[in-house]
Amino acid sequence: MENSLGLSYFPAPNRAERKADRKREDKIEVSAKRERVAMRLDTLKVPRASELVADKLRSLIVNGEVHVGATLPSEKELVSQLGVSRATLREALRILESDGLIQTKTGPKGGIQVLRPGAANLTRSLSLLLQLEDTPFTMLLEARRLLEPLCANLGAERATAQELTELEHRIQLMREQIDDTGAYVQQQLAFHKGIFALAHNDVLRLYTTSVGDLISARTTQVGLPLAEREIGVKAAEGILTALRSRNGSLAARRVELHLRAFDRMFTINDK
Amino acid sequence: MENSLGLSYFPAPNRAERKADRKREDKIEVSAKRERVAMRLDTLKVPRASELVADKLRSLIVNGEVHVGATLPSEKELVSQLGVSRATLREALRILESDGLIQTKTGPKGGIQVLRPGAANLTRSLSLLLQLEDTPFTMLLEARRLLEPLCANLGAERATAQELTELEHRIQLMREQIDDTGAYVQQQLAFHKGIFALAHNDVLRLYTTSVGDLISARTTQVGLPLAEREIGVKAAEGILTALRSRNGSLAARRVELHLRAFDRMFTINDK
DNA sequence: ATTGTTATATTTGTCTGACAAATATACTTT
DNA sequence: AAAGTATATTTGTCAGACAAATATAACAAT
Repeated sequence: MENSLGLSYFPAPNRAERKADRKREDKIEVSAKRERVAMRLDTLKVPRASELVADKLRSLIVNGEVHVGATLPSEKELVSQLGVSRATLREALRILESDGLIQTKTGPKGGIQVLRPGAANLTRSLSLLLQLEDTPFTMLLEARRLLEPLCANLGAERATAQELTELEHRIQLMREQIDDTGAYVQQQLAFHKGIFALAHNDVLRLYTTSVGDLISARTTQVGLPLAEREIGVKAAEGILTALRSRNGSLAARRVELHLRAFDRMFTINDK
Repeated sequence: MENSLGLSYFPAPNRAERKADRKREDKIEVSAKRERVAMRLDTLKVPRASELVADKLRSLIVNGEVHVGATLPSEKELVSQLGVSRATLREALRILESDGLIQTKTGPKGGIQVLRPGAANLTRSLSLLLQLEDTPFTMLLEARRLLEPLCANLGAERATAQELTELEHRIQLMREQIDDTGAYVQQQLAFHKGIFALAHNDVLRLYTTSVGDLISARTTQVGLPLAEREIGVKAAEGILTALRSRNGSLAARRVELHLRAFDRMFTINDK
């Protein structure tokens, strides 16, 4: 497994070498200045070694050359193969960790594990942006009211029999755990995610999942009265019925009605 | 500006101190094992110093204690204020950079600048996820066909007069630069982004912007025939007219028709 | 036979000090 | 006035060291 990553011949350029092109270009500009040539060249940024390393490792992962679940060579080996210092490598690892691509553990059998990033990263990015812009929570609710009916509408055509039985199973679980608020909320979220997936569109699924997660995080704080939970189960049943009869517009309408009722809980307390 | 960041009293705990709780808990579990108590305690992760530093600085930014455009203290100062090594601090900085929150420059008047992250980060996350799952490009197109009409529909009600005149201005620019493919594509994207904003919903705007950017990146590669560009201008005019008459469903329909025609260019060549 | 103890090796986490590279500013030279 | 020079400041990179976490094995104890 020594050179299996194909990293051995990585040129390990120092900053001077990497910026050689820039310097040459500067010289040219200087000598040409006597003629005042008007030239428009956009500022080029010199990449850091840590970025290059991160890019290299990232491309290994996304191109499938190292599969999810595998453990990368130890930092020691990577350092010797890449020809960079450990500090630089570790900065690159923090970037990949931010991407949700890796995870590190100490000790033997530890090391750098390759992960399959899920919607969590997308959720984090979205959450950060919304926090920074002081986006009111009602916008998240509105977004869900707009997106989830879309999923249901398309899902009525596209849902497989298996997906429908899974939805039914989740409703059953909601019923069983209706007395445990925490467990119920979790099951309800799972049911919603089931709907998100029906459209068979990854982009839509990822988006709605992010929105759903953020709303759910707030929901567990607020709490959910028993009456609301009972209504929730009934609503879920109605939605499933509409999906089973392949009636997309009906399913969409029921989803929207359900969400609209659900959202009232927040809008009462919220500003 | 010495202690203005409120970082001075950061405890700078070493790993042993940070993990004290964990060790204590372990002991408890061990002594309880004689009774084989079934207990479910989720694995607690020990945060790294770099993560704590990143969290601290991030919260300073999102809470508005340091405003966008400001320059953080130099690494040297931060190191002394936070009580961590430079290596640790720099790992934290790479995380914040991944979040799109900061940017660094060398030299005097350089340093760590606070940025306002835009949709770019969201786009990066989405792009990474889609690449990893080998999501076909057609799903991106479909997602846009679903989301953009939504924006137009809501936008017909919510658009301000100023937004509508801006849209008109962008159509004018499209007309003027119809011979320059690159410039035209850029203007068209700007027009679309104008529509995304009409719904006055940040979540929807960020989502559609990400999808639009990813599609646009591909479009510039493929190229756009002149005939298509002329049709594009006409379509944009029709959409604006519908928006002006506050006819949401008409605007949505026109957007969808436009996109459907546009998407055919890809689906012919694509598998 | 299970449990506890100790030793050991491996891997990541952190710190320190040093030098190189980029760059704004002041100063000098032409 | 323009170009070159010196200098100071800040980030970028490297090397080496030690600490902490942890899997494994060997051994002792009950």
